[in-house]
Amino acid sequence: MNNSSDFDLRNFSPYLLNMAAEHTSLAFQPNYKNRYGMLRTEWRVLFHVGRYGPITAKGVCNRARIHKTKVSRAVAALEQKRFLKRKTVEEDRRNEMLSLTTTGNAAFQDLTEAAKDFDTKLMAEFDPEERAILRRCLERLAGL
Amino acid sequence: MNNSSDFDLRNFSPYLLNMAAEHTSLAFQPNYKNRYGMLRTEWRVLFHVGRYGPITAKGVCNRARIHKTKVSRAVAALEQKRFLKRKTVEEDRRNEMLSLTTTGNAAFQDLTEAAKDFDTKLMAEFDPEERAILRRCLERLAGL
DNA sequence: GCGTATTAGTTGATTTTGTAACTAACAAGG
DNA sequence: CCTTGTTAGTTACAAAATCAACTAATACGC
Repeated sequence: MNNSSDFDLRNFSPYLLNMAAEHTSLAFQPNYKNRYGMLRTEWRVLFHVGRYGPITAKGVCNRARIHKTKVSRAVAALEQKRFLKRKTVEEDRRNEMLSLTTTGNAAFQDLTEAAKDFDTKLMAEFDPEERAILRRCLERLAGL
Repeated sequence: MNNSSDFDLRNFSPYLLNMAAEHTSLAFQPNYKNRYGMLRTEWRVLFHVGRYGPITAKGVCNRARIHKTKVSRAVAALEQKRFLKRKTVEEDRRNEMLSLTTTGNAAFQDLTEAAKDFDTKLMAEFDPEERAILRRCLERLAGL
């Protein structure tokens, strides 16, 4: 047993993952923040509604693993900015179907394109096997 | 050009990284939270002071890449909980050298041990080449 | 020396998140 | 129907993060 002087935080995955997540997220942030005035959660919700909608807020919660209060607020913000609209389901009035407006869809297409490009550039540093392994590991670590 | 219907957030590294970071960080959280009443930032500062101290708050900022206001508040909290002490540098009274108290050092040793174990278990799912690639990729993505 | 710029660190105001309690709508058993 | 339980979503309040302004100490140019 040693006195932990050989252990560095770079050996600690949660820390490394946080650094990598923070660094890459920050680099992408200008796309939704500067151009559409969105917060990270809003961009994520917009994406899910665009990609899988019409969908309920609960559906977004499950798919995106975001807490319902965060989704609720993001939906309200996106609605106010006219990116998204709701429609109560008449068969079960507790549910609200979320879908994008024309504006919202344009933003979604644009940001999705930006995200693709961003990821392609990020991953260009690694070769295909590395990319495959990285992704497999991350999905496993994320509990997916 | 397609209409982005093939793009999933699992193809988007910042998102995957965030999920993995959040999932693993949350799993480790009980160690410092339940047993020592620390916040994540506090644990990270404690670690840096224990591992690289005596060190200034600025030094912690640079090493850990945490903003100085967060470090300042974490240091104040750790000091109040008697995990850490400060000593003004007489040659330049703007600097304060941070070091751990006996209690702080015990917590540091304990948590470092827990972190090692935690990481070992996490990484046990992957084979050595995968681990090496994962780490290399993460360091690169983190901008280290 | 003296005014100006820098640097370390703190504090306060605003924003964002997290926790828990809440409302509204429905389901199911009696 | 009517109580009890459950689910979708919101809101209120507390905890935390962020940003900007601030203090105190030092350096630097003249």
